[in-house]
Amino acid sequence: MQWLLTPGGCLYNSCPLFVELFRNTMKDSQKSLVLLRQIIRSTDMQEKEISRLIGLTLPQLILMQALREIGQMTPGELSKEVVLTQATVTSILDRLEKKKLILRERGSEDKRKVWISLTDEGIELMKGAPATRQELFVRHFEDMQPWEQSMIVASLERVAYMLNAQHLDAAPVLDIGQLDRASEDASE
Amino acid sequence: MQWLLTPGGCLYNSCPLFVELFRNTMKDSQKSLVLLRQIIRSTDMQEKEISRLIGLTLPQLILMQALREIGQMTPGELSKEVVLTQATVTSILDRLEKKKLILRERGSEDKRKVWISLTDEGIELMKGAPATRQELFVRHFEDMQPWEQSMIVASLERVAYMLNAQHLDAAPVLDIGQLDRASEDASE
DNA sequence: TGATTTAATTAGAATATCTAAGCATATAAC
DNA sequence: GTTATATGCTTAGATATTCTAATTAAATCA
Repeated sequence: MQWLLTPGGCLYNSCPLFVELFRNTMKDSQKSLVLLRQIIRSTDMQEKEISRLIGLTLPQLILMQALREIGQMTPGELSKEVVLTQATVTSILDRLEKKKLILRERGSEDKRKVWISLTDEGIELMKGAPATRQELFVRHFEDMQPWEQSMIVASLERVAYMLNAQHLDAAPVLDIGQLDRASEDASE
Repeated sequence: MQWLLTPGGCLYNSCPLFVELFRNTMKDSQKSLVLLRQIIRSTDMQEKEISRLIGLTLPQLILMQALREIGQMTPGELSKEVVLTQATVTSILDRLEKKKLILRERGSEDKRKVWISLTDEGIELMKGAPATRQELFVRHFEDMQPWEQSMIVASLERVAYMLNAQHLDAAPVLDIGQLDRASEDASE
């Protein structure tokens, strides 16, 4: 499979010729992939802007977000959540600890474990820009008709499921040789 | 705004209690945000796996993908496309050039510009896993009913629009041209 | 008890990422 | 035509990210 065109969000929105192409010649599956890229790119840009605003790097912000949203966690759980190795998480936590944004506490029950939580300072910091972003999204969202809201949730559920399903399907094919063969067919 | 809960994809799918919570007590806007996070996380994991398989780092893979999908570009265009500074792109390109995956050519018309393109070796490498992933998605997608496919495209368009709109001030700007200009400024 | 497993950290190295400064070319002003 | 300004890319220097492998400490198991 090949992309017909994969412009950034701006190009897609501003170029009438591309809009035409998009509407008429692309399959819905391809449209979905293009749109997903736009969505991810847009989110990425926003997160970078937020991290700049509150003076954290992007990985640091992501860890802070996870801690705020899920609550107290061990570095191991955190590393699974953000899809980084434990060693990487440890080094990012070191910097967040130095900034007094997180707290490390040895587990009392299982002394191998370390519980990470946000300090008051950390909670305060995270009250900043990110919430505003989400609020804006929510406001836009809630301006829509209920049927459209339901439609979007159903669609996102579908997409999320399909993306997860790819992990399942691909799992038995992690042998590189097989992957290569498959991609021979895949090209064009 | 606060998240009620933001579990990883697996937790959401496997924990009946959470499914219950999700269905009944969350607003659709919150559901959408949770689902978007799942989608982004899933995509991120997949990209990391792909980069590992073909022996590139994630930033390197992302540059290669952009070049494959859009074609010849200057470092400046590339940096806008992947939302990194030009200096960062230069340093990643250095490494890709050392691996003989990309080519640098001084512009003949405007000699300040440098045109980046994939070498044959680079094209060959990129025929690997990523296409397979997309194909899997497409296959799942095309198993659905046409009405459901259309619904998903419409929903993703909506979401993409709302995420872009966040770059604007609260002003309700429905003219797409203006939307674009504003989002250019927003990235600074 | 001794061996194995699990959780976190440390060590060491490559890469990524940014800002600021530098260099070469293009464009504009006069 | 020459000077000033702008543009496109690279370099320099600093910090942060990220990995694998080795280490330490605690729990588990046989």
